[in-house]
Amino acid sequence: MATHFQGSPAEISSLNVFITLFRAADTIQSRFARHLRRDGLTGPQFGVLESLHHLGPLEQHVIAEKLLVSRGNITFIVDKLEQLGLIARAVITEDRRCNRVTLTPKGSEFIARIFPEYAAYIAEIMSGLTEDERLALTCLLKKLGKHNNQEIAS
Amino acid sequence: MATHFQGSPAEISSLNVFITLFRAADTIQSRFARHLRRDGLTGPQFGVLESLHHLGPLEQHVIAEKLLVSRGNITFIVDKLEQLGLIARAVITEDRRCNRVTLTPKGSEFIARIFPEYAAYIAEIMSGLTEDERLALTCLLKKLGKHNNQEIAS
DNA sequence: CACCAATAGTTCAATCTTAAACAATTCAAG
DNA sequence: CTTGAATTGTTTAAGATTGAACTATTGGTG
Repeated sequence: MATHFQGSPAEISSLNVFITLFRAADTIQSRFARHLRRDGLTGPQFGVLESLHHLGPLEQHVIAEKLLVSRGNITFIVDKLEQLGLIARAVITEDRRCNRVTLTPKGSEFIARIFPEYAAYIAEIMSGLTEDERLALTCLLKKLGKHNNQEIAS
Repeated sequence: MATHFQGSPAEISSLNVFITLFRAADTIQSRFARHLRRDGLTGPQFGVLESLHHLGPLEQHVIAEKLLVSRGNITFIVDKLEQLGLIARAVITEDRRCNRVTLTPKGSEFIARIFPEYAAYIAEIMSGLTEDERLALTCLLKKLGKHNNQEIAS
C-alpha cells in the first residue's frame, strides 16, 4: 500500500505499521483458527472459555467488553457453549438484568486440558522472535492500543 | 489471558504478544471500519480499490492472495464494486481462466479522492507512537509475519 | 414516589466470510 | 498429441458478526 504512495514520512511509516499489523494478525489468526477447528471451537468461543478459566465467572457484558465483540454476539456464543454443556448461565440477585456465566465441570475440565496445547502452539507462533523482541513488541502494541482506546472514549 | 497462567517465560511472553496483537488490531480495525462505513465501503472493498489504485490492474487471485481472503470472497467483493461502477472485469487472452480487474474512471476518481483522507486518519491512529517506534514496530511485525507465512507453506 | 435515562440481555435482518464442490482452462509428462 | 494434475473463478450452504429495535431492570432526580 505505502509502496507507491507519496506522503509525509509520518504518513508513510503509519501506513506501513497499519498494513503490517493487519497482515500479521490475519496470518496468525488464520493459523490459530485452523487449529481451533480440530477441537470444534471458534476463536471467540475459545476466548470465552479461556476468560472464564483464568478469571472465574463473568457477566456477559464483561465478556463482550473483554473480547471486543458485540453483546448480541456474546448471546449467540454463550448459547452455543451452553448447548455443548461447557458453560451455564445464572441470574444474579443483585442485578437481575445480568447473567453470570460459569464453566460447568465438563467445561472446566475441557479448557484445562486443551489450554496448555494452545499455549505451546502460541509459543511456536511467536518463536520467530527472541524473548527481548517479544517484550518490546508487546510494549509497542500496548502503547498503540491504549492510544486508540482513548480515542474511542472521546 | 496470560495474567493468571503459569508457564515458561517464553510461553508467557508469547501469550502476551498474542493477546496484545489481537486487541490492538481489533481496536484499530473497529475504528477504521466505522470510518469506512461513511463512504459506504467495507474493509476488503477499500483494500481492493487501494490495491488497484497503487498497483494497477490485477487478477482476482492476486488480490485474494494480497488481502488474505478466499477466492470466493473476492468474487463477492468484486461483484459489489462492479455493481457500484467502481471497477470492471476483463478476460485476458493469455489465460482465459483469469479476470483482470481494473478501476473504472469513476472508481479511479473515487479512490484518488478519498485515499488521502484515510492516509491522514491512519497517521492519526499511529500518532501515539514516535517515528522510531513505528519503524521498530513494523520491523518486528514483519519478522513475526514472515515466520508464520513460512510455517503455512511447510 | 414518579419519571426518565442508562444498562443488560435478546432477537432479528442484513451482511460478510469461508470451505467445498464444480466447470473451464492451462500445464506438464509421457 | 493425450491424458491427468493443477489453477482460476464461480456457486452454494453453513456459520459468524454486527447494528438496531425491543424488553426488563436499575439508578438518579425532582
